[in-house]
Amino acid sequence: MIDHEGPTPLYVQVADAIAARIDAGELPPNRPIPSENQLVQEYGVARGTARKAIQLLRERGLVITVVGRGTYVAATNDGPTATR
Amino acid sequence: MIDHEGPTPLYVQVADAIAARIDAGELPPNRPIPSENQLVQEYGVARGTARKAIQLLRERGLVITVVGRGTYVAATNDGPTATR
DNA sequence: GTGCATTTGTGCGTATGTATA
DNA sequence: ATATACATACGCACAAATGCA
Repeated sequence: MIDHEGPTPLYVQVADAIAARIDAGELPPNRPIPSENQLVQEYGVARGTARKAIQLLRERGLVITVVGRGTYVAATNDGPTATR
Repeated sequence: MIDHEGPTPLYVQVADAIAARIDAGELPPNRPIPSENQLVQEYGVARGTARKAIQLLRERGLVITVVGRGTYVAATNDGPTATR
């Protein structure tokens, strides 16, 4: 899943992996993506790497982060106003 | 009690210290261990360090965490005198 | 019911040290 | 030298679940 030896930076790989899960519908709009700690567990990377990956997704407009709650899949027409 | 300068990570030292207290019967099964904030006070570490120590104990199966309530000593056998 | 206090969950930012490419 | 990556550690703020008055 994640190639620790390849030329592509880990945080890019993690970001792409999450993007793929979003694209596949596994992570639907307005739903939270795994927390930083969960990403650390799932992908076997350091927290800094997970954070960089999320930051990348944020810059791509794929996710929205809410402090104290988590990071959510961006809705095409709506904000992060779900998850109850 | 906790060596802030030694080679052993603080969260490991804290986890071991709590495990010892469990083993000594000071923290009996089904009873709560000190809260994260209390551990911060008692051991003079950051909350993140206390959380990591608890996470370690959770992975060892020594404790169980309940959101909004606290972390409890696991009830599964393994008391100080639980020969069964 | 409503509000408060407690406790855990999550994220932000930063820092040091080590190691590799 | 710079970028990447891991591990550890600190402090802070906000959010959510729980329990109690």
